[in-house]
Amino acid sequence: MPVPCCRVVCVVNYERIVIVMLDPRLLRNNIEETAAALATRGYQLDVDAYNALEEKRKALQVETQDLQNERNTRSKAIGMAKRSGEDIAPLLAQVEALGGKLDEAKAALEQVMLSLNIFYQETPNVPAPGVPSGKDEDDNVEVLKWGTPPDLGFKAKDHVDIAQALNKGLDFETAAKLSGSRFVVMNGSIARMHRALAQFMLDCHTQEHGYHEVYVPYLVNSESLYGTGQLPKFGEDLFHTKPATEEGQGMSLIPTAEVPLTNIARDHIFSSDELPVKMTAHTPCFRSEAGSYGRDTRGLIRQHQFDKVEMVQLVAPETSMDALEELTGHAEVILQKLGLPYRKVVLCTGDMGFGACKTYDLEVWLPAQDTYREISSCSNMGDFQARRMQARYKSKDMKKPELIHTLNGSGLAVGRTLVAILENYQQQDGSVKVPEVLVPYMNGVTEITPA
RNA sequence: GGAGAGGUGGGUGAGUGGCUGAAACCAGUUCCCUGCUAAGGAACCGUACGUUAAUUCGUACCGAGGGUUCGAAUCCCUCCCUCUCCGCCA
Repeated sequence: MPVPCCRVVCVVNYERIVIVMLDPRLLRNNIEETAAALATRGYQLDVDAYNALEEKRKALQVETQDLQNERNTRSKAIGMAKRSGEDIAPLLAQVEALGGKLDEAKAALEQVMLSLNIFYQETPNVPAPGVPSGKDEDDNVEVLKWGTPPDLGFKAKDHVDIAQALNKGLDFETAAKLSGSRFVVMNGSIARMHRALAQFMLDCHTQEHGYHEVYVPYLVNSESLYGTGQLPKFGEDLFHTKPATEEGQGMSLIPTAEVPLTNIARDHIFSSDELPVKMTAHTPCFRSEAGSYGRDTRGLIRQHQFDKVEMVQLVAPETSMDALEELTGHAEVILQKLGLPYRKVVLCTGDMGFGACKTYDLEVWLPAQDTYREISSCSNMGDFQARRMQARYKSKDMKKPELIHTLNGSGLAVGRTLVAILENYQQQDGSVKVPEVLVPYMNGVTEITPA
């Protein structure tokens, strides 16, 4: 695995050499408990190996710092002697061997730090208490169901067929010509509804839920991807641009607006009265879908490029679990306003994302698939991302800055919302009703019909 | 793309080899004084890691990396970024 140029810099900066993900103190002081917690999500932490490395690290760091201290002291003495006109030759002779010893110690320390780094790089976040233990999505726990799947009274068509009949509203063939599989060209009223959905969601979050609207870059640098946890482990899920230079790291297309939005907090210390920060943005998302060959090949469900309205919150640690409930609720409101039946599940330990400590998925009812499909995922990342980003806050009565907590959630995935509307609002004659809240965004159109 | 300038603490901005983790000013915090306000005075005021009874001590950090040196914010090399002017362009 390539070492990230942005973080691993040189031996002298011990603290920057480690890409910290978990609180190092969790591993140093509570490693048994941490290992047990991680085991519930299927991650085996090699406790003995870690402890051995950590011990080495400590010894070497102390040794290195002692040597540096000696060098500094002696160099200072030389300066003073020189100033007062004394002969400094004997003093120089004394420090002769010091440099070599220091270099050795530094090199050894660097090696240990790099090994230690692997532990941090590959260790996922610790699940929050109360998150159900489980292996995969089958062990997720349903929290609630909202709405009732519509009784269409005829055999449901899927969104591909519906849109095809609506003046080629979704044109996958042309998209394949332009780009390849997993892309779409939208036409006419369908394209319009797609745009309307994003506008509606943004308006709702900004006007009713108190989010600050943000426009962000769609290409980001590798630091940002490390910050939110896509790198170093999940680089193959992303589209990368070519490096500008052989050594340089090219920019990457964002897989979600979570990356630019959350990284706004990177290397920043908020004052406590600035929190919580609530941001929303509508962006395209680009995903390589490596490893999902053959899955959801039909239709709009799994695309290399899709639009999403994202919500991100930056909050004080003690409020993050409440914030997760709130944020998930904001996503639910969109589904409710659109009249789309959904269910809410809490992900089990084994199904959660790498950086999350608790996640709710919202799954919308899709008549053609006769099942619920994910349309939003809302996660509390705890301090996991904040630690990597060095995103902190400080109040007047706090001695030191502390890490903030970060949360993100889709509110919602626009393409999948379009799918859900097409399928849930389809009528026997092939037309599709426009959900009431969307009508103003569709220039008053209440129904999409074949021309 | 061409030509220049520059990157120092929350901000402005000194600092060209040693006693500079860094002047000064502004902002901020605490206190004093003046019956409010305004003005004035004093102190404090970076982050990380290690260490400690301790805000005790140590180390590192002046865009990033490397080099020279006993010693680098300061000298050398490479890279990144920002700004200005010209050209081009949505």
